[in-house]
Amino acid sequence: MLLADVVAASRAASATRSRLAKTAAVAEALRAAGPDDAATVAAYLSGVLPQRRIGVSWRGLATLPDAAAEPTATVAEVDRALTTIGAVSGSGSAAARATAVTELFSRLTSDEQDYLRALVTGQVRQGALDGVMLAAVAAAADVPEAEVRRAVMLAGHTGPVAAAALAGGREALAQIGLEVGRPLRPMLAASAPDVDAAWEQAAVEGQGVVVDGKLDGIRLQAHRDGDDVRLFTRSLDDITDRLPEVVEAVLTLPAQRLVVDGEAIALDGAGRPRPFQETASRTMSSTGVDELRATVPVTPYFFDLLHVDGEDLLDLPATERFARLADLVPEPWLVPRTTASSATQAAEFFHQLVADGHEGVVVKSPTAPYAAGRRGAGWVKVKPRHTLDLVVLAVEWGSGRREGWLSNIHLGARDPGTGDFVMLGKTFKGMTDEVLAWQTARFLELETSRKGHVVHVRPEQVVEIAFDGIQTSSRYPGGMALRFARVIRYRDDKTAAEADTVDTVRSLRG
DNA sequence: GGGACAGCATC
DNA sequence: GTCGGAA
DNA sequence: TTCCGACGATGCTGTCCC
Repeated sequence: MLLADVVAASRAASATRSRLAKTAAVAEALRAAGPDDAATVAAYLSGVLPQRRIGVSWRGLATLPDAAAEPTATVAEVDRALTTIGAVSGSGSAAARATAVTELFSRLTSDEQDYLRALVTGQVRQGALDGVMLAAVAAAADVPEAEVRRAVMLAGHTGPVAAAALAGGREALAQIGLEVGRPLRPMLAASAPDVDAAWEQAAVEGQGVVVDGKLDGIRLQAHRDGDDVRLFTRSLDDITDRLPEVVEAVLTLPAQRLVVDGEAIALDGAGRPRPFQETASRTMSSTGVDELRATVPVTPYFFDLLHVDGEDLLDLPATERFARLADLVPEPWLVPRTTASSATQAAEFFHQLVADGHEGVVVKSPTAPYAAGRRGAGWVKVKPRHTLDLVVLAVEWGSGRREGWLSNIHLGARDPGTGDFVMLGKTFKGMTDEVLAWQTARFLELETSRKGHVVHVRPEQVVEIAFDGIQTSSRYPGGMALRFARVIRYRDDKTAAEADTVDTVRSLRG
């Protein structure tokens, strides 16, 4: 198949807002691709590179060579070229990569160049990603979407499932099972503003809910096959070599083959959670692991059991999986957990866990099976919310659907000593289209200067901001930054002189 | 040897 | 990661 | 309900470059 055919399908998907029409356009391309190209085409049309990382992004594609006149490049050729580019390493690799990029892009037409650049930089915007692709695979192979979804969960990636479905239909999909050693997509949680709302979503008549502590670490899926242990992140990266103490822990469990799901987190000497940044630093570094594990050890906390000694547990009700987990994993490696027969009980557990320094809770339906890739009502997370009244210091012009609107706002806290404002971060979240329109007009009124896409404004507009916590920052002058900041509302009843101060923010850091 | 930068990952 | 819009 | 696309802060690695 030609890359131009993929570009055309992407165009067709972009051209309509109807999800069904997008699905049809993608499905047609899948059918046309044939078994050899299906996996690559499925990846491309869901905005993903099969190679995942190739060491080239926006900067490396800023200037492209002259385009070809006619489309000749095949999907397979492009895929091979990208694999080659991704494999280059060592001294001189930047130049070698640039040469290979130029060579590849010079064979593409202008439309193909634009598309491949967007694909490589993760900027494909066709209103169709993995969700539409699932439906498209089902349509193209004439198989039930639920079976595609399940196969993708178990295989971890859509491309190979698309290829299997097109080549062998339902029988081929049924061959895709849970394999110990191969990561599967982790189940995700929906979110709710408070425990009552979470209870409403997850509670089962007569059984209440299971409430888990939400630990502020990184997601961890552990596979054991005899003496071989593999550890995977939420995005299915293999991080086995980074966490030897977790490998050792898994090897002590009384089963030869198992798959467990949990969270890895660094604790301090008193057993309280360290700031997320410290867990992140430890779990993401792959050099000097031996010294690191001595100073910042990581503890696994498991909350689900997916497979044990030949038996898949995914479809069992949560309470049964959890009981089997508790039989297998010693208490120190189990996530804090309780059952609650009322929202009030669940709220008590929430407050206790937050007091212990944890991020919140995940409220779980006792009957829900393990279902990846969807944020259904089976699991619902709840975190405490903090708010501050801050002052807008500057605004950035938006892009995409926010083109022409002032979007991303720079947030500052008052410094009572100097009368200045100290920037604590930015946010573009929480604005309706109506608010976007209002703030565009408002900040153009307050404009003092412009630099690039940043509009600086007189620091007069107060905005109420919600956030999850304070992080230490080397980027911002106060040494602090807000985590997950979002707009609640603009406050016209407060002047900048009444905004919250850096001292208030500092006291929240704890 | 060490800082700057780009890319990619975590949340 | 959060959030709003849209199917 | 579900999916998509607006974009956030931070830390590590590999490479370049002085």
